[in-house]
Amino acid sequence: MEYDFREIEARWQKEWRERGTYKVDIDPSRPKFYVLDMFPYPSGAGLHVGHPLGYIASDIYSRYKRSCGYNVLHPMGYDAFGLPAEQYAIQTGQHPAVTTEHNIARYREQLDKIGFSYDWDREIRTCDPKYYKWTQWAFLKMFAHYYDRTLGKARPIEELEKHLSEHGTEGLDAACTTELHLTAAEWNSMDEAGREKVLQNYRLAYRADTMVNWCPKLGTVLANDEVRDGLSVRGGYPVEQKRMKQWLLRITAYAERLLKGLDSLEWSDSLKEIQRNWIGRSEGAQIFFDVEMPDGSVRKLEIFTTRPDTIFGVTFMVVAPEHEWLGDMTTADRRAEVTEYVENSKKRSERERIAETKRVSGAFTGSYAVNPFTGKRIPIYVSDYVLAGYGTGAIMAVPAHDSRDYAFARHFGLDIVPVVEGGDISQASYDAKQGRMINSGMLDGLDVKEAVVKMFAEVERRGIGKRLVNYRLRDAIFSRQRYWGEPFPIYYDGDIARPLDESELPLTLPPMDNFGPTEQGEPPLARVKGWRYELSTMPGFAGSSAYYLRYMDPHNDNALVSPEADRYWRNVDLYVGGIEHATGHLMYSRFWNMFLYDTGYVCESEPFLKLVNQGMIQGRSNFVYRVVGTNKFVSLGLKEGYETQEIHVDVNIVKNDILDLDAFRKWRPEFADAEFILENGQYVCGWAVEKMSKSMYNVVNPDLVVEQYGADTLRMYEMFLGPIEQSKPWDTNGIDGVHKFLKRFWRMFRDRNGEWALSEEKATPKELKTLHKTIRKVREDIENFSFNTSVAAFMICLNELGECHKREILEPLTVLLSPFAPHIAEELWHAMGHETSVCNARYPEFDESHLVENTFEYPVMVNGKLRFKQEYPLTMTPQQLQEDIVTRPEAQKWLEGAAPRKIVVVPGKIINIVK
RNA sequence: GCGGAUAUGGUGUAAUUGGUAGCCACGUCAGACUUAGGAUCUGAUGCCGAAAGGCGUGGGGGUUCGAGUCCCUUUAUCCGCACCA
Repeated sequence: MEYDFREIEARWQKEWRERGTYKVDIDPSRPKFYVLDMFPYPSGAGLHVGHPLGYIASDIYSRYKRSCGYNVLHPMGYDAFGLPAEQYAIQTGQHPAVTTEHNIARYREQLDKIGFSYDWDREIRTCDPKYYKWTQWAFLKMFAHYYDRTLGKARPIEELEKHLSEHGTEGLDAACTTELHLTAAEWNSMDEAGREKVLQNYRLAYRADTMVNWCPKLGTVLANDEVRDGLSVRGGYPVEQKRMKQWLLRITAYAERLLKGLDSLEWSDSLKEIQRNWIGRSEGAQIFFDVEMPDGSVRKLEIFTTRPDTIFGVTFMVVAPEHEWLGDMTTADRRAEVTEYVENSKKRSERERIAETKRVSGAFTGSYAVNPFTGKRIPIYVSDYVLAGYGTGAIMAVPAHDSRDYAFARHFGLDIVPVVEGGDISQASYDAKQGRMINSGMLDGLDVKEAVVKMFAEVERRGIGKRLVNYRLRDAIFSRQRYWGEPFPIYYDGDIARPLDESELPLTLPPMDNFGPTEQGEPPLARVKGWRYELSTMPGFAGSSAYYLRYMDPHNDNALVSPEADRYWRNVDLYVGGIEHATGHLMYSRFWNMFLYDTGYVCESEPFLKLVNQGMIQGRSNFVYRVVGTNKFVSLGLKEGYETQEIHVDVNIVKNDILDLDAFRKWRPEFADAEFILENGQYVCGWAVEKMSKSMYNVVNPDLVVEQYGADTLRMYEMFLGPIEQSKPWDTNGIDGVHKFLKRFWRMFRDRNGEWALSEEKATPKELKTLHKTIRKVREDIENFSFNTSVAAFMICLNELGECHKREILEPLTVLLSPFAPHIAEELWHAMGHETSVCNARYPEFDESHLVENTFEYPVMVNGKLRFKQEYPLTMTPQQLQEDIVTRPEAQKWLEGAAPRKIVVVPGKIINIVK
């Protein structure tokens, strides 16, 4: 009987579903293991060939862990809210709920064909009210908490109110938008609106008027991670800066913990580095400079610097165009120029601003500050090279030691005073943090490191500032002016935002059929009659921030996750997904989880212990070459003789770069009467690695591969392709090799006539050695996530076994293979007489005793070059080996009579004779 | 500019972590069995060379008895951040 993968796979997929083979429950008698995939956004294009790569890897690992005795939680669901469905709805009028439902059905069908071991009873969808009830719930909890920096954790907002009523802001160290100074009396005399305004300054989910990334084309604001190079990540539309009232999450409160927590995680160094950079911690000082205001008063202008040592070199100051005091600091004679400058910089898009970073621009405000150390009056400028969002939006400029300040000073003819030896300030600034201090009074003669320390102390002693840590991380903008997302459980009482009560959740998304913004530019929810709640909805990352917790207890209506389920499943042991979520989802999820940890709803502070980033799958395009002006196509190797035009050809009608000529003629009408110039009777196509997209005709649908080769072949081939973390083009050129392997494995259970032919004969030591070598290698490789080499190990195993039909070998081998090729393994497992699923079989252990060697064939090198081999017992000591090897005639030959200078022996590895 | 990664045959890749570079496949070539094969099996296949042998892991240098692996330097490609004070 032939290996009929279509029949086998369909039958077992049905059986698994009917028997509930992959259903899991809490089982305190077994250790848990949680394997999670990043759930997909169900797009209209269907599952592409890159998705399964990570899913297959995690499925192999899940099945392996399960076979090792773990109770494995391995769920799947859909990240179903989001922009594309809504954009599609605006274009076609189809309701996002309908298209999403349809796309999910398609995804499920595709996933099922690959034979994953998901427990589908735990499926979740972020757009399901039963699910997003808990997204809204978490938002309300964040709204009702603030962050106590002294305790380093979130606390109920009532405790803040109590503190304010008793002590004002005295002794309060809480994460906030701006530092407030209030007395208890002031707080107590405030009305509700006033108090709420104060509380919004502290709440972890808060509403504020801030500069946001506004994308006019999408009609919504975007978070920083959703913008790249001044364009929206989704769609690639221009993004501008705009001041708007928005909901935000105070993720910055957790900056330090998000940074520190990375150390305990088993993530790749590059991913940790991306998160570290995104958080962007820098140590420095906050220093106040006295400013002589045009109205005669003196104000203290706060700046942040990482180079307090260079303060003697400060010759001017710069504030951002958005700086609060800019208007007050501008003198009458300068007002026109400053106003024009601010207007111009506002008009420039983010993109232009990035493109013009080298161009120096700015304007003098007319005001002066005083350098607290030199006592000199220094001018204050405005320039957009200073960012409103970082630090205080104002800097002390040290042109001699900062290249941007240097360019600015050169442009405006300002003083440049060197304070660190080592550079030539007539040419460029000297930015390096090393050298001896000069022109710096009490710091003279110190080196930079010592000067920094001394200056911190001096600044604090004089009471003009203090040490401060600054972060690049910004609070996450949490509202989107869109329809297809979670509604905020918030209504307004005048300007006061009021939360719904928990018992009123979920606040369901009202049905509607027009998803564009209103004529007044309000979000689509403004069209809904009687909608008295917040008009914007939550962003995509809201629903994905705690989904891994919901899988633990997906049907619970009383809690996000019950304490029992939380304490059993704890957190994700292995998370597999793309690196593109480094600064988005993976950041928000950690924050969200830390908050739930602080508030006691979950028992682990980090959600994802080990994380593996599968590489992206690129497209591998194929080309044909049309002779210009004809309908003749010339094969790749012969095209040099012709003037040709390169045309993309559908990769699905090309195999191993050989074009299927008939399929090509049928592909498009204009090629129906195409002629070919062949080489060796074949048409060879050119190829290139490009982005996988419809327009390049290089999209490969996993369904087609399954149809042609079977799911087991697809699974093994995707693993065989190369290391899982590596990005690579999708290329089916080698898939035959893997398919052949499975056919060979199948035939080992059959005789020449295709009849069942398993033998009970004892295995030879050689066969046992091959088996146990393979077991050891495969186990090791799975643990290391090195699946490409484990597939190779299986192939080597069959090569070594040759013709072998022994149960003693094939039975453990079947179990060993089952995580990779579950269908064929299940079929053979049952054929061997087992009743229960192969995934419940104990994973084979290797037995060292079969692997022991008595002798070793030493490669003998002379001066590092292999000259001959010599077999010795492994029990021989290096001393004995050294003495014996020189007596060998081969050694004598290479030594040419001379005595060796030295002999290096590495037992079990090598003998090297130095002449 | 800063940070991270990668570079090995015609192709995808492997290398016990400093010990015979190229495992396992694809492709190619030769052969066997076949009415036939896009089936199956066997063998060869880094480069130069008739052979002996030599040369080979992006380039250059170093450490070592011995380097794909460690150090220095340089080039190319990819990714992240970027006027972050």
